[in-house]
Amino acid sequence: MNIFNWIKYEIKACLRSAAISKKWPEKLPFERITVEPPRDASNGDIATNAAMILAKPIGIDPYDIYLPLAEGLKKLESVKSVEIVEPGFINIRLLSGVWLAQVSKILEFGQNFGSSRMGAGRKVNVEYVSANPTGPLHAAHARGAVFGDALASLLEKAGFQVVREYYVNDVGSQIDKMAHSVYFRYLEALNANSNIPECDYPGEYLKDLGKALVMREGDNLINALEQEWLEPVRTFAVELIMTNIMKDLLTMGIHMDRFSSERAIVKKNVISRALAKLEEAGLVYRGVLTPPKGKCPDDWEPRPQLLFRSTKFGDDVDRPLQKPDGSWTYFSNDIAYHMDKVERGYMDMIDVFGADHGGYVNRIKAAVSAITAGQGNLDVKLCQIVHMLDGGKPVRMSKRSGNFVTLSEVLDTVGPDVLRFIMLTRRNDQTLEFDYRQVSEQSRNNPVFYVQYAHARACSVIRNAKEIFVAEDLSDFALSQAEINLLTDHNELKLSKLLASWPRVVESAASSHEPHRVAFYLANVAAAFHELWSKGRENARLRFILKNEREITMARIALVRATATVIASGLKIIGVTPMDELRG
RNA sequence: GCACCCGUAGCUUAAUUGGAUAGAGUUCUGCCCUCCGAAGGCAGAGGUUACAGGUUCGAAUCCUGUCGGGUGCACCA
Repeated sequence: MNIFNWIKYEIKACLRSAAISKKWPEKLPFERITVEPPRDASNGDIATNAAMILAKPIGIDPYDIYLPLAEGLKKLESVKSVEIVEPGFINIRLLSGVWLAQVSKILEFGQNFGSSRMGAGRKVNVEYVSANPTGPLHAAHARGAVFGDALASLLEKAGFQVVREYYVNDVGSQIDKMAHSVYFRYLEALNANSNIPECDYPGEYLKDLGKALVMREGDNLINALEQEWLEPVRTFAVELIMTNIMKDLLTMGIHMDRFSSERAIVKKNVISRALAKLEEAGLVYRGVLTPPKGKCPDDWEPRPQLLFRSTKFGDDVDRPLQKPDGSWTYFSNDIAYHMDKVERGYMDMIDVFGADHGGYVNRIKAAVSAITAGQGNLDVKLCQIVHMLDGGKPVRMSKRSGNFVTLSEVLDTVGPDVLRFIMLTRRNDQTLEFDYRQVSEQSRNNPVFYVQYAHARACSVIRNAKEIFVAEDLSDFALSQAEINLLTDHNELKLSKLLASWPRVVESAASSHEPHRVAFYLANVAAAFHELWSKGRENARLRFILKNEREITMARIALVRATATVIASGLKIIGVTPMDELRG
């Protein structure tokens, strides 16, 4: 249960009855009321802005809102105190037993604690990775992949029905270029005279693809005409590259529910339906674009094209739907793809893009808005670039030579757990520094280690307790029955409150589409736990295990176990395996 | 030239979506192991939130402008 939601409900109930008895105006902005833990714990457990929000529309002093509210809240058994401070915050304290009871709940519900019904089973489509099948994933793809995957898990935890989707851009000139290169390498592998020019498409892996093609086709394609070999080579290469991409994703623990092929979308001719919708709304016309000022391409020529009126939705210019040869643009196919998502029942969509696609956001949002008559929601999350460092020095990445750092190389050096966690230690719209050396450090400034260490320590305590209390049942269920109210230390309460706020973290991170909050929350939990641990070093009375005091030990073990449970639950969203011990 | 994103301690950054005295790590200094994992903890210090206005009970957050950095700019994907 989310305690904050519950108190919010009670606050609104009090205010509604006060509104009637005191004849307050009818339409008050109750939706703007927040109920949250104050930043500074000395301000109590829970704070609300209700008095400040409502004072003006009612035309009274915040204090006159506080009075009936406090009167109502104080009737609740769990509420210890309610007070108002300048400039009108109402601070609420709950009996410590309320928070401690959450510790027992954690043990009762296990990893399900924190799961929310906020999403109410609403379908959400999360599209991420979507790297072109023209080569292996490289390090820069990792961020979007991890972000999207964690976001999907987070939304699931918050009660949404999520599908993880990869859009395969298996059509277009890039793909054909790649296929040409593969064919060139194929001829090279056979020592055949090449009458086609070497393509400038970079990458060593193309040689492997060429050889693999030899394995499969022998010299069957050696004298084929382009229109004969292009299709099979393209299909072969895309399949193989996608297999490798999926292998990397699997290593990272990413399992996509669906791979949507652009080629299939084109084939199904979804675009004609999408276009019909746009035309119906009067959003398609034939016109001539003006060249951008200050950066006019050399080969610019004014030509009439089929355009989408995206400016009507706040875009800078209207966007072309057709290429000069009459075929559809990438944008058109993407409109069709989003239409396809909508037709599959996803009115809520999230696209995870790299920052270099920022200029694309407005037009695709415009398109979604247009084809759903404003009913569909598309949130585009841009992931900023990752600077790869090695001991503070930038790792050079040359795209031109094709010598970029591949994702599988990174995974080999640091492993999937470290990679996943670090990718979420920054907001998605901030650039991120990824230092090979620092992320494998085992110290406080490595958040992955720090959180894992807390989990391992907690597990260690339980192991020790089992040895000392051999006859005792230390199962989660047994611990959930422990006399938890014996916990009275300040740090124990602080940790309990933090653990109790896990459901709130899940809900707020999910609704803002910000999975990094989970990583930061876990770092907080770890810090509170390490702090509590150290108290036992300074004062033996505060240690978790007191050999001759069964009752208090059970209560403390319960808290320790709850801590491990919440950490594990959070790590699961991030996609990191919790470690029971770190010793090698 | 235009658009989008960003600008927070020396460095890397967070801030409960508009809340209270802007929090962490790193670095430096000094403490805490007879003891459940010192791979930890505690304390000190560091800020005109790029700048200037505005909106209001209240702004790092929203609006306008300026400066600085990044990304993109018919037809590619």
